[in-house]
Amino acid sequence: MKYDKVEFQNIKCFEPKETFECGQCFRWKREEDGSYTGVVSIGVLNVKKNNSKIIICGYLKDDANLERFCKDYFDMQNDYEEIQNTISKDDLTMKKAISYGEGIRILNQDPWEMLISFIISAANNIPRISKCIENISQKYGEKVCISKEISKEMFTNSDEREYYLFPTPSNLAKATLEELRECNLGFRDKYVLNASKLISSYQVDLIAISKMNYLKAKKELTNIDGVGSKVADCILLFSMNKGEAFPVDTWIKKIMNEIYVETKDIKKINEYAIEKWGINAGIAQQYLFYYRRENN
DNA sequence: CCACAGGGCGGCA
DNA sequence: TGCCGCCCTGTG
Repeated sequence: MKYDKVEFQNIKCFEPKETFECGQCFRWKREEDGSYTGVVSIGVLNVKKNNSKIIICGYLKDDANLERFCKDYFDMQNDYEEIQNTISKDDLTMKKAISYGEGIRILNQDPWEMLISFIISAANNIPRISKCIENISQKYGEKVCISKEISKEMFTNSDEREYYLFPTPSNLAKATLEELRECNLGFRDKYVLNASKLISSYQVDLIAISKMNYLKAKKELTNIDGVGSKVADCILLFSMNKGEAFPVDTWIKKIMNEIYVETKDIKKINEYAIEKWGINAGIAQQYLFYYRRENN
């Protein structure tokens, strides 16, 4: 493991709070100084924002390239200002929604981690989802110790810290159902274990799925037990770069029914969203979702 | 004690 | 196809 640091200047549309608290990720925590610390595939990262400067440091795996990782993970190649202009044209609701979450960026996370995380999210709430993910990471993931010296570089206080990487598919697949039950996943534990076995045995190939077109990929994902339309769309949007993915949960259902299209049929809401926003449907969903949640 | 939380599944008409 | 009860667990 090694320490590294990068800075990005003049990144438009990036607010850590909005990006990390809009519900797309579960392992980023706010620090007392307002920065955020999270566990990602290459290690532990801390993100600070000073005016328009983004400072990212991390304690990383030896072969990690922090700058390249961040450009991808934080979706830096996308022009969010242009997307916002496009989707808010002639749409007052969307204009308002965007004004609440201008700084949301869609993260490019690890497909495997998203698969398990969103299986866990079913009929669950965010604090408990985070707790479940911490539990399985502690039990089956690799431990990362941050010494006082490194801690001093990364954080405002220099206490030693311990983190756990998200478990690999093969390590999680080694669990028994009884063991996994101790992680308090509830009825979702059998889905998590089954999915782990599918991935670790290569019966399901997430990289291959991520290269398929949106509809084909969604169909493949929903073949996995515990993965329905909403969970599949979350995986597709937050880890497979599918901008058309439009996760329809209870909140989005409500706001879509109120403003755009009145139907109980989730598939129809999906089709409406793709028709209206195309490849920007997913980011549109995030603005609407964040807006609705911030306003109860 | 009861309802419900960012769903999905299986059984039923 | 469309609807509904149920699934674990923690919290109000």
